[in-house]
Amino acid sequence: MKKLEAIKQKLTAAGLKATHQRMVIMEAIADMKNHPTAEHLFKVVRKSNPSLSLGTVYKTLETFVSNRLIAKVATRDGYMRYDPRTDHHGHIYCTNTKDLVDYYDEDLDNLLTEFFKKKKVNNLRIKNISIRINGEKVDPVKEVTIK
Amino acid sequence: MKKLEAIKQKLTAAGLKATHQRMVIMEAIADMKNHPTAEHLFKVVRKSNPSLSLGTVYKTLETFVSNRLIAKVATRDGYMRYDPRTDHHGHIYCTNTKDLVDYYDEDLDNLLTEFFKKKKVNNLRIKNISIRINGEKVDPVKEVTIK
DNA sequence: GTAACTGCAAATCGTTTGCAATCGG
DNA sequence: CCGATTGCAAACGATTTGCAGTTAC
Repeated sequence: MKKLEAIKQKLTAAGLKATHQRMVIMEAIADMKNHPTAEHLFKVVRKSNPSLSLGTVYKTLETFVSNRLIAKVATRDGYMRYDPRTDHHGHIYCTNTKDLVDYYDEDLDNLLTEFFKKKKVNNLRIKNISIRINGEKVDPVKEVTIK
Repeated sequence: MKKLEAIKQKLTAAGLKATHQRMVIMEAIADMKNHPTAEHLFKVVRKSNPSLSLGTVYKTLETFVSNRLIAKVATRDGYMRYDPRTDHHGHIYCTNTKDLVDYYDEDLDNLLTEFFKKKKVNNLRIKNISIRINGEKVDPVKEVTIK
């Protein structure tokens, strides 16, 4: 399978052993558009890999995070979710459905960059400025989309 | 003491019994500029009120939050912190010192309001858009200030 | 072959809960 | 007085840790 091969390379490139567990976890997180929790991911991956343990999922995700292969996001209510995108972007959090949706808009990013050129924050080495939109999904069945 | 009297009124106005515990907790959180955790608050308040229990601190804070007397914020690493400010504002999070600092700039707020008039998010009833600045405190001893 | 990785179970830690005793209005 | 609130201890749930056995390279 082509996809697993690509994942294997990604892992190797990061200096990680390309174990079966890591590959299926990486594949799953990339496919799931939900920014899953470790538990959620575990349930999904376990179906095809019954011997996989939850502890391994946690360890693997942590390894991925520290190697910048994925990102870790805390939601408004303190749960950790994992994000296959590591590039700079914000999130929309639906308080009713717990959906976490990527948000990026180039215009907004430029706007913010310009803004913080003028307004400085003293004594802080800014790593990133992220926008977080909280709201309620109107139709919980449909997706949230950006105009 | 004047301050406690004002707090008492605030509690009563919210329809809550003005117990001693609630008053000292409210006083402490207003004085601490750190957006404390429940545990942190507990340690501080306990000094003058040794019989106070941690469970009460949690319950009290939760009561305050649901009565909009304070706000609850999840930090980047998933811990809950309590914020005496309930008006709309963002936060600066110092990843090295775990400091959580209020951030509000009217110009930025107008900018964002304008922006989201044009760019819509479909199927979402936006409750708030918050800005979150993550960075490293350069001199950990000094404060982070806004220019 | 050997260091890295996995699985399992126990431990940890922030937070919540149940309940009897107590307190505020 | 009576319902709301407290204190205490036990329960909980997400995450971590320790370690012996197993795997990738």
